[in-house]
Amino acid sequence: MPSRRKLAADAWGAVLRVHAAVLPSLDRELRMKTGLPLGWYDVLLELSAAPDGQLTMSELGQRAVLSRSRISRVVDELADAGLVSRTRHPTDGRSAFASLTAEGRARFEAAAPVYVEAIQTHFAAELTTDQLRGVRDGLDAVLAPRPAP
Amino acid sequence: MPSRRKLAADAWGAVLRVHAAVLPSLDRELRMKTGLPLGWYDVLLELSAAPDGQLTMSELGQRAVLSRSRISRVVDELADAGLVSRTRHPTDGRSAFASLTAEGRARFEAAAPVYVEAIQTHFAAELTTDQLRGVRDGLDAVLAPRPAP
DNA sequence: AAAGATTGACCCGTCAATCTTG
DNA sequence: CAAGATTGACGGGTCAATCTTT
Repeated sequence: MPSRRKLAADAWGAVLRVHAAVLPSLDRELRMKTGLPLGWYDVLLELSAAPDGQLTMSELGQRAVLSRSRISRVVDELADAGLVSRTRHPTDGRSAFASLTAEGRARFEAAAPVYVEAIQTHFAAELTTDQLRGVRDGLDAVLAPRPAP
Repeated sequence: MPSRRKLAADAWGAVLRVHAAVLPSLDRELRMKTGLPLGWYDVLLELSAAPDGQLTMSELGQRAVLSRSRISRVVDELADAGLVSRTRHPTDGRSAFASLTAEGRARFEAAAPVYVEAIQTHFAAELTTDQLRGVRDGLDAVLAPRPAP
């Protein structure tokens, strides 16, 4: 029996089940306690990690989990809420920046510890540190670029 | 610096990224090669693992990754396609069975190796067996019931 | 023509409300 | 009224087409 195949299928199944179970509760808790949906948080996180708190849409699309088209819409929502502002690229008129406003940064910084705490509660509570490392390192390897052939 | 917190956040982030990256390619490949969308496959898998190839909707809802309401719709689609049939529960008129037809079982059995192969290609290719175990065991622990308080 | 970004149409999935039977 | 299941309305997400600028 090809046990490696079964192991791979079980591991993938675990990803599906954990994602399906954890994501909704995480999102609900984050909305309740901070008013930020998960998609907003994702964008704010990448912006606040960027120098000057601004990125082009393409850069956001590469860094965040969302697709580029979803990013456009989330940035619209964030702009309506006053948490980011859209600015033009100085030299390339096609490109558009999203940049964090002061309020956006404040909201993010207030939300960050709540988010981290929610991850602990809903995802990591029952795991040993070694188990967490195993999950992180294994999943990182899935997306690591293949060694050149 | 609370490195355990960062570790947990990184591990959860890895779950999000892997899910977002792998699910679409897996679904596309499965559709192309077998004509079955992932949701169909999920239901067929649980049915074919059940004795007599039949389960009530509630049982399906507990076992599969999808929600109960989604299950209703997927079973409708599967019934239209002739892969399952809806039958009544002999003693409880509220309950409804979904049961695998011969064609449904054949389609599933043809699809299963393709699915397993796709998991290998899109998810497990770069992972050592130990890494796969780390992912599976760690994620299983997330959903394990808490020890009674 | 190509790159950056946005928009429209559409699918997947859930929640809340509803229907039916016990 | 409670349990099983289905349906309607809606949000979140992506793809393909489009618009603008280079």
